[in-house]
Amino acid sequence: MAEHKKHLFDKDEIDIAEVAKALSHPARLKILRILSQMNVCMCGEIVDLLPLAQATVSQHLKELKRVNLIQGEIEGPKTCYCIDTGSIQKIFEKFQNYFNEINRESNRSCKTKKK
Amino acid sequence: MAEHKKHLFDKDEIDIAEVAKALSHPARLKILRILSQMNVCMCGEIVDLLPLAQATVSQHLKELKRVNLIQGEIEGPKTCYCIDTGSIQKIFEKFQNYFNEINRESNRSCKTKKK
DNA sequence: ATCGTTCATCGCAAATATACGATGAATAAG
DNA sequence: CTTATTCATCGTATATTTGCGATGAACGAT
Repeated sequence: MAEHKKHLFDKDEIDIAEVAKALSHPARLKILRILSQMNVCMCGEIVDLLPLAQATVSQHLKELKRVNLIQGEIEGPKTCYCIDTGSIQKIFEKFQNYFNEINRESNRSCKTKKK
Repeated sequence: MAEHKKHLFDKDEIDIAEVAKALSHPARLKILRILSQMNVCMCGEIVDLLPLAQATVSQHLKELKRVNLIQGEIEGPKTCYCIDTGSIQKIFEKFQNYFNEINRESNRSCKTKKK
């Protein structure tokens, strides 16, 4: 009954939605900020800065990596994470295009110029 | 055990995450596109353009309205929806600032300039 | 007043997401 | 080889999201 129907939409919309989903949790937004300030960072350092358990942070990092917002590289027992600058640039451009598209200024209004 | 911890983060991050969540479903992205093309639109018209039931579309519209991406105005038995241009502008600026913040170009890399 | 149209909301089922303890893999250090 | 450290993954519990049928509220038309 609740079978999901996301696949019935345009690839463009599915792609943007995927990234938006990755950005839809404060912890992940904060992780990106942390990584942008530290250039490079171990998972443990991030855990220390968040009110979440290590397993949870690891999951969030995995999700960010999945949509290419960050890169991760195993270095022995540690894993080094960093922002994926190039990829973020491209992703932001997609968002920008989408916003421009839906926000063409025009005579739009709900009949009576509401509020 | 799985009690949510979103409230433990900064207001800024919570706000952006809320909007990102609203944009994290292809149906909602498509609804925004439809509204931007039609200027003004009844719920029924949107239902006809989506592979979803009326109740589901109504829910998506409610979510978009909640974060001020759209406005809705009841007109007798119908409801007239439209893009909230001003609000979207502000929302996009927040995204823009966030992206700029996390994407300051620098000597960032996972040690060995990966891939 | 009755009927048809339009849509929001309720109540439910299924799917996902969130969170974490426990475990184990990988390596560095001894 | 043993131990300690770092982290990914598994299993599980709970919360939230998604989707829809059913219902009812609000009107316009008759």
